[in-house]
Amino acid sequence: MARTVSERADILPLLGEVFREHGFEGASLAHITARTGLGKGSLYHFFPGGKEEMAAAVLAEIDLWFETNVFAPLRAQEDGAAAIRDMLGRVDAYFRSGRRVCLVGVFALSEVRDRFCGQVLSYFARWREALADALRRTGRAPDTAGEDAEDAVLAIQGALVLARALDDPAVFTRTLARLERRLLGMAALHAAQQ
Amino acid sequence: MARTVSERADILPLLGEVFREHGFEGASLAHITARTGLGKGSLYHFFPGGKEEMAAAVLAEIDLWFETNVFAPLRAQEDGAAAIRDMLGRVDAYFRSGRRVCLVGVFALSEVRDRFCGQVLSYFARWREALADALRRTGRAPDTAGEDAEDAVLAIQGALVLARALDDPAVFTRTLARLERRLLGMAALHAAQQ
DNA sequence: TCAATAATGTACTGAATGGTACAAAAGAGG
DNA sequence: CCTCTTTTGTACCATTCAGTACATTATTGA
Repeated sequence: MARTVSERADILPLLGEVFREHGFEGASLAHITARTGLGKGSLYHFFPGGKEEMAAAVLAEIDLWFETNVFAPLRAQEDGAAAIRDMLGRVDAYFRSGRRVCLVGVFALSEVRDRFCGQVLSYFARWREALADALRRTGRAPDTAGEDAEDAVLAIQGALVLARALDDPAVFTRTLARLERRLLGMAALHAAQQ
Repeated sequence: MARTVSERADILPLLGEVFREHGFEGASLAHITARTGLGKGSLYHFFPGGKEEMAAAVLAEIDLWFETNVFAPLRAQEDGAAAIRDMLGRVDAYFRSGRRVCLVGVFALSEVRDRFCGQVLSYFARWREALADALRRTGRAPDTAGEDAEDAVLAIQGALVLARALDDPAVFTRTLARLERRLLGMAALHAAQQ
């Protein structure tokens, strides 16, 4: 009585959705088995540490995705402005234009933050620093780049909160557009549009 | 066997803290009785509807506080710039300079949002509109006031997320200062400082 | 002083929780 | 076809969950 098809990596995205929707405490084993279609046997086979290990694995996967697709390009791409524009595009895609919530942000707000302290802190700190790097490459003054980066990262998180609260994903889209103007300036924006 | 001292209103702030820290799902009756010092008897005497009624009452209290101390002054105060400065001050005090989290924001992110849909939506919508009103009174173009207000409200929420994620309340303080500059302009800021 | 009422703690309920044990089943390799 | 390992479902565990019942205690007001 087994399908033997599932890979641990295959179910991580599903687990992510459950944690996103219900939070850590609200994500019961019942929810998880329902969403993944896997029984407890399989679940505890892949994640002997239970819910905690599942959440940690999901966080690690998210971390890897952002490191690869967002942070690293932000640091490496020569053209800072292009790097930032790419970031905004990938962020828009990842968060489904405001219809999807940030799991790291959700965890940060509740008391489970302390359980995944390092991962939560590092995610946002690296995002901020990578963006500040790119910002400096656009010629921005080094002492303002840090605060501007922080402002952008926090605006993305806030936009996700507000978009969901108002049930209006356009809040998120508007915010990304505003961020592009604010980070790259009107001139750069116009240059990019033509 | 009763102290008969407690008023329903007295325990709302305590309930609020429990929901803030653990979220709706994570706020177990055990946590609640521990924090409030009240047994289940008293709790269900005050809130026959259980956890759901407790959360609704807390939301109503928060709503009233913000309506009285933030939204109404924002709408009524003649001097728009002064109104906005007052708002930032009260928000800083309410969120303990970034050490406290926004319960409405926490609820908005999880799936309990749908249960308190109206209260969550109205809270943010009224905040945005009241701030846009005040912004227009400072002479800002009516068509940009709405988006600027939205940007400010969402920055506050994002700053709370980031402050807690990075365990650095200064993120919140910095954001409020930036907001004051952004909303009132450098000139108005300098005028206010002398 | 003495009911009537409001407030409270305790003991309890059935259901759901996270987690374990284990045997059945499937796949891989020969 | 046969064995060995990996997966998987099911039955089960102790614990905790939200919520109820109720007796006991304060308070109130006459």
